[in-house]
Amino acid sequence: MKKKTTIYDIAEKLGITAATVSRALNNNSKISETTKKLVLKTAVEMNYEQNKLALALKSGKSYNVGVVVPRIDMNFFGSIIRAIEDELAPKGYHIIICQTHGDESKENESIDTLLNAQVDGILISSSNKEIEPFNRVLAKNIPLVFFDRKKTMKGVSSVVIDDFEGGYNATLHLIKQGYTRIAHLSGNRSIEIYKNRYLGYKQALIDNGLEFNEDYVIQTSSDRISGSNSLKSLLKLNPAPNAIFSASDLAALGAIQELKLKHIKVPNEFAVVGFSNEPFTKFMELSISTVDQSPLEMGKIAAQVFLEQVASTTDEKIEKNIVLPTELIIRKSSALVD
Amino acid sequence: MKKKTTIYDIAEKLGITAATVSRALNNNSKISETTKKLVLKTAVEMNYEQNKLALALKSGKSYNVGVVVPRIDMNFFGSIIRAIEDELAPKGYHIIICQTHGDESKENESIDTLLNAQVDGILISSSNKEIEPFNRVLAKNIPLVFFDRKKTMKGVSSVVIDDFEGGYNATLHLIKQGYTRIAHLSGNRSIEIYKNRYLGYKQALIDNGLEFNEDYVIQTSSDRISGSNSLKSLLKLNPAPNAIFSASDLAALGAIQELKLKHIKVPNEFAVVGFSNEPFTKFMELSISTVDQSPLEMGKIAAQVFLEQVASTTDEKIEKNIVLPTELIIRKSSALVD
DNA sequence: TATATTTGCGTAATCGATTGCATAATGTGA
DNA sequence: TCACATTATGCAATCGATTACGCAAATATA
Repeated sequence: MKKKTTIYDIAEKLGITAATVSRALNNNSKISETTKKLVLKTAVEMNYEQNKLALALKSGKSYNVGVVVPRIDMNFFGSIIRAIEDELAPKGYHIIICQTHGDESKENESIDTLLNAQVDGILISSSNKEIEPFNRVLAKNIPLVFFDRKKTMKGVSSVVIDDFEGGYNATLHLIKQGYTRIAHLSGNRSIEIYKNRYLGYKQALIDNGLEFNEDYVIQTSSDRISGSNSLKSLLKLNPAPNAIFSASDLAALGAIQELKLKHIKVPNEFAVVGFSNEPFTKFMELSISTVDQSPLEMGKIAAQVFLEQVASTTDEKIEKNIVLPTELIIRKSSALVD
Repeated sequence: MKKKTTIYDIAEKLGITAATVSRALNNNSKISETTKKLVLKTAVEMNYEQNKLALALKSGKSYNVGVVVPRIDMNFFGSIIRAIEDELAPKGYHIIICQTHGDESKENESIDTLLNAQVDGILISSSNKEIEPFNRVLAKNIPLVFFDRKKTMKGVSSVVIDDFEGGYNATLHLIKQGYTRIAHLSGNRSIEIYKNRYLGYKQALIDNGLEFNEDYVIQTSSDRISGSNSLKSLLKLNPAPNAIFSASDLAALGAIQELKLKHIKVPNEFAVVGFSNEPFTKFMELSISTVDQSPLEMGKIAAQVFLEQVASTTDEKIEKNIVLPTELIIRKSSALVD
C-alpha cells in the first residue's frame, strides 16, 4: 500500500516547510521562482495530488452538491441530472445522487446525510409535504434549489415548468382538432404539478365554451394499467368522451392500447395527448402527442441558479422562481399529421 | 449566518473537553452514564451534527464512491446507478456521478478528480483504451470495479454480461423460428461487447449448419437512422436476408420502421431481434424482441463486489470477474406470440 | 490503613492543507 | 558602513473529530 504523498513529504525531501510548498503550489504569495519551480518539479516526481478533503475542512467548501430525486432511472430525472452534471462539473463541483423512491422519510434522511457530508448546496425534486427539513438546510445557510416540484419558501429558489400552460395548450390543441368531449386523466391533485395541469385543462374548456364535466376527470396513477382501466370507465359514460388529455405518458399509452383492443381508431375517432415526452412516445408506430418538460433546460437552469447563490457575497438570499414554458409536441395520436 | 455547532461548542458549554464529548457521542470508551446522557442531551439541544469531512480526513475514509458512466440519461446506465445507490446508501456511502460522454479525456479527468476527492472506490463503465489511468487508481490502493465494459487487469474486478451468449441465443431463436438468412447489425467491434455479440451470432449460425455470410454483417452505430440505412443496404443483396439480429435496440427500431415503409410484414416475412431491452421495445405496438442485460442486477453486484473489497482486511486484492447471464425476451417482432 | 485496581476524563497529537504574523536574508540608499 | 525596505521562508494556529497515553479520584482488596 503506497501512502499518498502530502505537501509534508515534498517539504521534507526538499528541506523546506509545508507552508512554502503550499504557497508554491498555489502560485500565491511571494515565492522565489527557484523554489517554486523546484517544488513543482518535485511534486510531479513524487506524484503529488492535492487532498481535497483537507482543503474542504479548512475552507468549509466541499465542492460537492447533493441532488435528490425520486428515481434516477426515470428518463425525466436522468436528463435533469445529466444537465446538472454537465453544468457543474466544469466549475469543479461533484454531484452526489440520492434517491427517495418518493418516500418522505427517505427524503429526510437524504437531506440529513447530505448536510453531514457538508455539501455546498442541495438541488431537489421534493416529494415532501413538510418544510421542516428544508428549514434545517436554510439554517445552515446552504443554497437550496427546488426543481420539477416546488415548495414556496422564503429565500429558496425554484425551477419548474408551467404545468397550467402545458395542460391548457394540450387541451386547446384537442379542441382545435375538433374534439368536443375531452376527458382528463389526472394524477394526485394534492401535488401541485397535477393540480395545475388539471386547472389548465379546465380553463381551456371554459375559455372555449365547452362544458366542464366532473365525470370526465379521473384521478389515476402514472402507469399503463391505470391508463387502460381509466379508459374503460370513461367509455361507460354517456356520452362517452372522444379525447383524453392525460397528465402522464404511461397512462396515455395504457389508454391507447385499450382503444386499440376496442377497435376504436386513433386519432380519427379518439385522440390522446400525454405529458412528459418520454422517449417511447416518439418511437411508437402510433406516436403519442405529448407535452415536453425540457428536463435538460430545467437541470441547466437549476445548476445556474445554484451557482449564482454560491457566488453571491451579500447576506441576503437570492430567491428566483423560474417557470419554464412547455412545448406541445403534436404527433399521430391527436392529429392526422406527424 | 449560523455557524454549525462542533464538539468544542458542546464541550465549552458543559465545561468539559472535546475528547469527552467525542467519546460520549461515540458511546465508545468508558464514560460515566451521567456525562454521556448530559452530552447527548446538549448535543440535541444545540443541534449538533457531525462533520463527516473532519472524520473523513482523520480516518482516511470519505464514504464517497465514484461512479463513472458515459451518460446518466440512458436507461441502461440510469438503472445500473439506481441499483448501485440502492445498495450502497444503506451502508452509509454516497454516490458521486461523473459522465464521460464516451470521451476518453473526460474519463481520465473524472478519474483524477475522483481521486482528488478521496473517494473510497470507483465503479466505472470505461470507454477508455488505455489502462494507465487505472494503474493510478490501483497505486493508491483504491478499489476499482468495472461494469458493463471490462478491462482485463490484475487485481481488478468486473461485472459484465455474457454478450456472446446473448448474441448466440438471439440468433438461435431466429433460426428456430425458421429464418434462414439472418443478418447482423453490429457496433464497433474493437469494443469487446460488440465483438462478443458478433461472435455469438456467428457461432450460432455455424452450430446450426447455416452459412456465415460476411455481407450480412453491417457495422453501424446505435441509432435509428443507421438502423434504417443498414436495412436498405441489406435488402439490395441477393438473396436478401429475412431476419436481423441487431446489437442495439435503436438500430433494430430503425430497421423495423424501414421494413414498415417497404410494406414488409414483421414477423411473417422478416424478423428482428434487438439488444438491451430498452423500455420502448416493450411499449411498441409491434413490440421488439431483445436481449435483457439486467442492469439492476449488474449494478447491485458491482456494488457488492466493491463492498467486499473495502471489507477485506488482507493485503492481496480481490479479483472477481463476474459474468451475468442474459435473458432473451421474445416479443412480436420475431414470433407470432407475445 | 495502605496498596492495588478501576474508572472518568484531560492532554496533546493526528489527518493535510492554508495563512497571518514573525523573522531571516537580501538589497537599497545615504 | 549603517539604517531601512523588500523578499522569501518559517512558525504556529486553524478547520473538526478521534484516540493513545497518562493522571487523579474513586473504589476494591489485603
